[in-house]
Amino acid sequence: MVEEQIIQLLRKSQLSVTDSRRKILEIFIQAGSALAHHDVEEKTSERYDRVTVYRTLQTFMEKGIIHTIPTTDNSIKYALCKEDCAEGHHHDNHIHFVCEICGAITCMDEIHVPTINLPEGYHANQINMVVNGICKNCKA
Amino acid sequence: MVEEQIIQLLRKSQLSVTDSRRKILEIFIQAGSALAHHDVEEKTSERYDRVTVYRTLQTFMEKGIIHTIPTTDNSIKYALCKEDCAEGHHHDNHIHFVCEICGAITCMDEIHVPTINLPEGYHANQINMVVNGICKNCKA
DNA sequence: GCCAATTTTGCAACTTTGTTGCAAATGATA
DNA sequence: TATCATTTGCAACAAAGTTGCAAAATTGGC
Repeated sequence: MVEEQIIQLLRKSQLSVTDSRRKILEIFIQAGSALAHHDVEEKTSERYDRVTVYRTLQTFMEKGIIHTIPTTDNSIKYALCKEDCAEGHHHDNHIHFVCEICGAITCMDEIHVPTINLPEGYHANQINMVVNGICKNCKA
Repeated sequence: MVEEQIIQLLRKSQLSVTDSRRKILEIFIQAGSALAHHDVEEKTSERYDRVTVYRTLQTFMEKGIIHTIPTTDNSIKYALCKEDCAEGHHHDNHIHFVCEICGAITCMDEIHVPTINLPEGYHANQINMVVNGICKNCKA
């Protein structure tokens, strides 16, 4: 059951289980794709304060439950991390796909980011790859 | 002479040559790396209004003079486009390098983005690749 | 160089987005 | 269930970005 998984995840991250945290995690799981702060706020505004949403997303970031995705329009999008995302250190070296039609952002875990040869003297720590295009559902 | 180049570029983009546009282009040329709106504002605040900077950057975007770079901290960075950037359609398929120490963002034109195989049904239009690490100048 | 038409700028006012401090409410633990 | 620590909501604020409109600057023809 989903509700149980959510509680497990919060416990594992050493976070107390509160209504807002449960609800926000649920929203991410149901959404399936990445969400902006605004999206989360919209879906919870009747219940939780704006500030609570900000703080909850921040906490989830710190605990490695969600990560941000750099998009070309530079709006901050958050997505659930995978199993092996540890606190502080993310394994989100996968490709993010942004659909130009429906706007959905998908994490393509199956495709890993190719290695590249940087010029002399440069050292890479993290590589982000964002692909814009048309997704499976929107293809006519 | 740089001043001449700037005027040429504005003319080519069918923009009237105004003080603020000249000055802002000059700032980008001198900077060499990508700049946030804030950076531009700082360097011009004595002369030009905040709103003018916003509108100028917007105009430059539309005309393909500058493009945005998706960064991991999701702050909007603007950088000069290369020769072959046409109005509306950017050829900025190069790698952007963000130095974690000095913060400078460099466009690595010499390295082109590798092609990747997307899952069935997905179609890529634009690929953005942002590499975070340590740059030549900051390497101890 | 000057004049009229158009474009651009600055100002003011506003909306949206994000932050901080503090008291009240909630959750964890014994 | 009582206590302590954490989390929440509120208020107030700071920063980022937008819009309408009148004044100023730019362009192109004369």
